[in-house]
Amino acid sequence: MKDLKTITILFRAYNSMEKFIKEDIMKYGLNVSEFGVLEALYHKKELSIKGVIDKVLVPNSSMSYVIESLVKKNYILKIQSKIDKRSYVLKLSDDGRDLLDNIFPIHKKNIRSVLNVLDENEEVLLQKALIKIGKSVIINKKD
Amino acid sequence: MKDLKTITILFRAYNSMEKFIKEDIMKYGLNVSEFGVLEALYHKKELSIKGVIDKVLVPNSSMSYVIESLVKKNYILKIQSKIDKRSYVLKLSDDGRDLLDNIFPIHKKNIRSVLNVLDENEEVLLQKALIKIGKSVIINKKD
DNA sequence: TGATAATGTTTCGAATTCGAAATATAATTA
DNA sequence: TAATTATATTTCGAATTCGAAACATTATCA
Repeated sequence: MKDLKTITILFRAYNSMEKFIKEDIMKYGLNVSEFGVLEALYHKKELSIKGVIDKVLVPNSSMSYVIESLVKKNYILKIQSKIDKRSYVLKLSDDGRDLLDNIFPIHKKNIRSVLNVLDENEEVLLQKALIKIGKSVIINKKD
Repeated sequence: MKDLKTITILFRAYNSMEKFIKEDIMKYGLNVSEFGVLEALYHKKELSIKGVIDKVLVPNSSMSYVIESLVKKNYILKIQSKIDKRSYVLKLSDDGRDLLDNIFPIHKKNIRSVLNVLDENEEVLLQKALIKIGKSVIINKKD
């Protein structure tokens, strides 16, 4: 193939998916970045800020802002690490956990209902192709 | 499949691709939105603002800003339509066309070199899956 | 140990993005 | 044709995002 159609299609799919998720999440007064952080902590018990940055796709300067906002909303706790005083441990507060217990199953169901247009095999192939592209980006970077 | 891994992978692939493109484009003092508009005009001769909005994935309020910036940089011309005075016709200026004549082939080559980790068949399947997802979002919206 | 480099995080100012309301014009309809 | 509705675009203020520099602490190394 010679053209860039794949990129256009990738961008469109991403964008409509993102908008879909955004609308789902906005109802709870969260934006996508905030939800990403909560979701990461929901699955991981606790993470340092760096740990979250590595999971969620947000640069560190933005992450400070997002975390501050989640602390203000009382969905997460931010505790200075005793081992490494540069570092902070993040975890869900009780409110945060309650929220996610409510939101997450619905959120998951909504997204699955979109993804279920693909049969098992198509979804696996999609994943593989996207992972390949991700890796290819790294290889092709800086030349 | 029951989990959301596909979404995670989609988001990661999109993000690394976007970052890759951004770095490529930043060298020319453009951001991704601006480049998207230029690219659309490069292929289409001319478009109304609404026409561009439908091509590029940017809401109208942001588009005004992007277009204003491209006019300032003297890469596009914005001319009020004589048929419909609400509307404006956008087209590349000579500078804009020169720029894209320079940038676009390299840009295209860079992206193709990433995509070329996929063989023809994989790329076609990827496109089909992503298009399916895009359509599925529309179907599953608002329920 | 003291100096230097590396790591984790925040601050800053600027750029970008957004949704909602406003504006201007055109199309429709009564 | 006047009134109403629809369409194209901009304006506004606020939220978000960013990169670069600063800061604090820890690790390394001479």
